[in-house]
Amino acid sequence: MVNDVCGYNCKTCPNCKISLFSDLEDDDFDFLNMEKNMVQLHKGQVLFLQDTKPHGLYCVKKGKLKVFRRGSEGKEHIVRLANDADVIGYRALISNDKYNCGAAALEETVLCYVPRQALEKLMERNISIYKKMIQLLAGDLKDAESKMSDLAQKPVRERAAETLLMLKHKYGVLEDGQTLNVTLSREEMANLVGTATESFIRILSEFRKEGMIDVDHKKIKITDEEGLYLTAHLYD
Amino acid sequence: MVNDVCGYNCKTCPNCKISLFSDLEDDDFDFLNMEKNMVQLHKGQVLFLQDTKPHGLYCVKKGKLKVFRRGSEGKEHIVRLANDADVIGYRALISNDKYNCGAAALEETVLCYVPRQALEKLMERNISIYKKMIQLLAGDLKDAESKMSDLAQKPVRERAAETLLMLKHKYGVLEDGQTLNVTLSREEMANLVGTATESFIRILSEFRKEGMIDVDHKKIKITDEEGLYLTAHLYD
DNA sequence: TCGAAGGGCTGATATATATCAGTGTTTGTC
DNA sequence: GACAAACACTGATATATATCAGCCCTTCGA
Repeated sequence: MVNDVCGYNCKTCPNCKISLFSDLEDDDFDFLNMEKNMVQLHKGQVLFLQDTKPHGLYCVKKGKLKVFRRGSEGKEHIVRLANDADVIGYRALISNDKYNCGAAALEETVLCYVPRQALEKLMERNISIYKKMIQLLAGDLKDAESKMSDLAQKPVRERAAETLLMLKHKYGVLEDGQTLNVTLSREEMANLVGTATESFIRILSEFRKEGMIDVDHKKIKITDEEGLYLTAHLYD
Repeated sequence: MVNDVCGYNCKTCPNCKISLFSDLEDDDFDFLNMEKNMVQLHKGQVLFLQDTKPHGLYCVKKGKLKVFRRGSEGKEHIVRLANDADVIGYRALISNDKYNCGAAALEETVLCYVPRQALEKLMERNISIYKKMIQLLAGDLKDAESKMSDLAQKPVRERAAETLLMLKHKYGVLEDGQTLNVTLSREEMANLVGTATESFIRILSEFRKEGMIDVDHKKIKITDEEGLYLTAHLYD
């Protein structure tokens, strides 16, 4: 845990404006600011582990994380990705449940940790937090149900195309307008698609040969977005 | 739509006590009672279709439903099942979104339809509805994420065993203590597991040969629950 | 600078699962 | 009760995907 010496202030934090705490009064922002803790994670570091108990929630200040579940054979499936301004670890907290997933940083990441008591106090006074939380949960649920039926029905090739498009949508692209603004290993991408690493690599090189992407080590350029959409069957 | 001639009253309805409207004042129950409509569905009838707009939510008074998504080839995947006292169709309503899934009755079913305006009015006055809704969403999200990673990682046989156990847990058993209290076609069960109908049938007869279940047409008896647990790898 | 370790990649092969085809059986309807 | 339609089931086969093995390349630390 890093103390609040970095100078980050909730009241001026742009992420707060669009996330759970968008409609707070100044007093409440001050309170939040007092109660929160900054957390810094290096690439690969774990934020929390599946099946442990939550004591607060995290707002992503800056960085990228993966939220994943581990199967009985230890293979991980990436359930969701997080970006600046996303809130994570709140599902288990409000259900008074253990974490159903673990979370780890994909790059250098800074988060705000909001302890349970502070959150509860804020919620007592701000019904807007309930409303926001409902919206977050509903969005996550929709995504999860869609992904679930894709896994049940679509072949790996379609899911792979969809995943590349999702990465572009979620994290955007570099200045060239094409290179995905996120670095994942092939294994992680496969875990996101829900397939074996080798299978994903093969499909990636199919896409390359078909001219839909360019690959330079971990940098992936989407050169034919339309083609990926068609491949993913996202129009029907 | 059936009018409220059936004599059902929200104030005395046991389902309301455990669902969204558990903590309402008498006045609000009267209001809900006035505003709600009863809906009756026969087996197979559709309650709402994927990609249409919601105008209210439904509480299951008595009956069973499936909530499903259709892939581009028209094959359906059953995302969730509903039972007495469950609330359905609320995710799209509160997100102001189209239905991400359709819903249809698995047997004779009676529901209460609560129009959007009525719900909004009740929510203005009862923060408890927000709290309940968060709990419902969080529960659905947890289930969806678990099912998602199962689909990505577990073989059909394990998922099939898990599905049988889920059915027992969700709908219970008949007086004999073994026969599942729900009637699904083999195709529907396969759509729940996320596999082809023939594959599911084969695995069902494996389970039968291995003495874990008895099958008499659509009646399925779980005779070795422990065995199914082991098969589903739910212990690790 | 070297060596080791990990990651990326490809080909060969195995395997799980889907698909196809055909038969018997149940269900529902007139 | 007879008929059609839907469903349940089984075997044969096709196919998608996973697994295994090996190699090359990069990276990183001693």
